[in-house]
Amino acid sequence: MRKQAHKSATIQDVARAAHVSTATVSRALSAPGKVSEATREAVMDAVRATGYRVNQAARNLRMQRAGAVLILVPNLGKPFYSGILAGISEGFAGSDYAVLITDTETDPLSDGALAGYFLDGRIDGAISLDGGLPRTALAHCAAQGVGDRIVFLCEWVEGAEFPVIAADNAQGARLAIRHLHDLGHRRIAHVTGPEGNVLTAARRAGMLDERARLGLPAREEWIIRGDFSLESGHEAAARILAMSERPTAVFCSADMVAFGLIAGLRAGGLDVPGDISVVGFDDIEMSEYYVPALTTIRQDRQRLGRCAAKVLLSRLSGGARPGPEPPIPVEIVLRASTAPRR
Amino acid sequence: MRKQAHKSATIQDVARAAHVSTATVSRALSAPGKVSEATREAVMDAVRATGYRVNQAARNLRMQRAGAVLILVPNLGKPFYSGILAGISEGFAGSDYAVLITDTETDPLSDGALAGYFLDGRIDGAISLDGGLPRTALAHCAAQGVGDRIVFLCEWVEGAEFPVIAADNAQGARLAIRHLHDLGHRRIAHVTGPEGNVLTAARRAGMLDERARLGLPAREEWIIRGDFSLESGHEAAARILAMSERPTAVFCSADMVAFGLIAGLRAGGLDVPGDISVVGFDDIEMSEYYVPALTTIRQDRQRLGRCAAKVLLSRLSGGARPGPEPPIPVEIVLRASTAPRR
DNA sequence: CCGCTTGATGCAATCGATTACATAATCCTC
DNA sequence: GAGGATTATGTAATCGATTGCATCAAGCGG
Repeated sequence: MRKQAHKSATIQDVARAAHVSTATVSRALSAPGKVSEATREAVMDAVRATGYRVNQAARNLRMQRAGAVLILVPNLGKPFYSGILAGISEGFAGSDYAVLITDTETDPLSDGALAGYFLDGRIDGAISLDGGLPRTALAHCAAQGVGDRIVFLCEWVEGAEFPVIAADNAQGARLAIRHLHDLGHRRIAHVTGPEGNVLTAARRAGMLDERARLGLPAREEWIIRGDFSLESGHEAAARILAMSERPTAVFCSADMVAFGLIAGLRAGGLDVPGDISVVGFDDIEMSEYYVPALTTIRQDRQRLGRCAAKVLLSRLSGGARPGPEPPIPVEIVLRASTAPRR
Repeated sequence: MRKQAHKSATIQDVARAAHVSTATVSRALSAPGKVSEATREAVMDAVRATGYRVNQAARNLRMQRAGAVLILVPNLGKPFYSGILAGISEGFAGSDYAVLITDTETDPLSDGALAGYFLDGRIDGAISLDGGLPRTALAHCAAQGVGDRIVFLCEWVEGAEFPVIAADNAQGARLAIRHLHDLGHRRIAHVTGPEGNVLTAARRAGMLDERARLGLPAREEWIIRGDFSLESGHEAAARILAMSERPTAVFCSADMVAFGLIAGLRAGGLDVPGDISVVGFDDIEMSEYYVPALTTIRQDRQRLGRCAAKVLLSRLSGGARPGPEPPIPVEIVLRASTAPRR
């Protein structure tokens, strides 16, 4: 008895076994209401007996769909994305869409590539976590008439007309500032994200907004340009250490920035939170185990992912096109990196 | 001129435009040698004129393939995997396989699920980064005759007969111990990975091997059980702090463990590397920016990924089945977490 | 000039599903 | 009990590509 590639059962085999036509088998499986009780059972028995599973390639061809969606992730390595992806895959579980993931940093899409995926019949829709997609790539998609099968998640491209699912970034920033203010801090610095990024803008705006509302002092040098990376946090620490009028608290645009910052401040002889309080943004897994455990703004990443999946699915099924999605609420998680001002 | 879903050109359209049959078009595209120069050009012109792109669903149906491979990742959130995935996707670039990624932690495969993907015609092959796949799932695949289309990467399932691409873990451990020995350390501890994991076994074996070879002292309590996590490193620190005869250096089974360990040792009043040297394993991005920057064993993750892709592709194309893949070499990266023994 | 090889192309079957349309059987209603 | 509605099922076309086989023309040796 040699091992060999099992040629799996087709709908024909089932039809033969159940003594019905393939049409009936198809109906029994996808529209059980349309066949009689008796045949349905006969078909189901035959399905079990043959071990039949519908061939997706055939089904997709006939139904003129690809049966897949593409997720565009700027950098798979960032731990931030894992929860999002989990949420997305949860959102698509049960649907018969396969989830393809691509890293737009390690292999950037050429201009027509995204539209090409649609055209090749490889994907039915896409979710982009990358707000830096070339406008030309999006224009190609629009030109092919698939513009309504793309949604943005977390980030987005300014001025483009795609639906966006995102956390309430500005509110997160406000919560951070308010918390620091409550602890008695007045001189608060902010390490931003990369210039041109929509999240950078939203978080900075929320920060400036709340700072003004609370009547806190503002100094130009307290807004430090970063790029969401560990490294930029580390550099920011050096800048802060060199300031004549140091802030007593720092709100970072990402947890990774906060880690780099804390490491840098410590190396420079400052204690966190003793000398300086630090707040992050995202609440990635590591934040809880960092020393000191990081006070940060949590976005419900799983929910963001699920929500994006839901929106895309409804668009793919041609369902109603509801208005813009409301932002996903954020919350502040209090841990050990913030303390009352001494 | 309303925007509308472009019904894209089919091979029929091209055939019509080039005044040839569809068979000729197909041949002109996939076996250019089989058509005359003149027709080939006519076809190419027609392709350009119509904007034709081959429909993958149709092609896959006819060719009895899925056109996709599945990557099983234990936990997408671990930064370690990003470079691997980049390498994999690089390895498949140019082939016409789509790369599906799934997280076996956030949505574990039920027993028949993996085999089911094959059976449904969803995938042609799989790369597993998860050494903890249920044996039953693999057995199902073998029973379906698709056992030879699965390769393991980094981790593997002991006793199973699938090809494995992995770094030279034992050698990495040896390098770590040798380095510490060169610095004058004699009392060297090791924080292991989770019990039952193949990487744990390989790294521990290399460590024990080299320690014996160098004639270093061995104490039972210097082998500390961990699980590759920050947390377990932190716990290991507590154990070390409580020892009557403390090691002067620690080799950790993963960088994350080293971070947790260093944080814990510091909190306990020990300086790294002043009082104790620490070596990690993996060289994740963060290691370079940690304070102190971590001395660690680097695996070429990109290369591991590319290599796995190559091996799977060759198996899918029915190519020669070469012997077992040699381990991918590792190297030690010297940074600031190790210093000569005082 | 015949017969055979070689090269280029077309015809039509095929992959495995879905579904419009046709048909047959059953049930109601007046 | 005839006609119409309803339900259950089968027939066959269809999705868009690939490819075995047939066909036809040109080339060539003897």
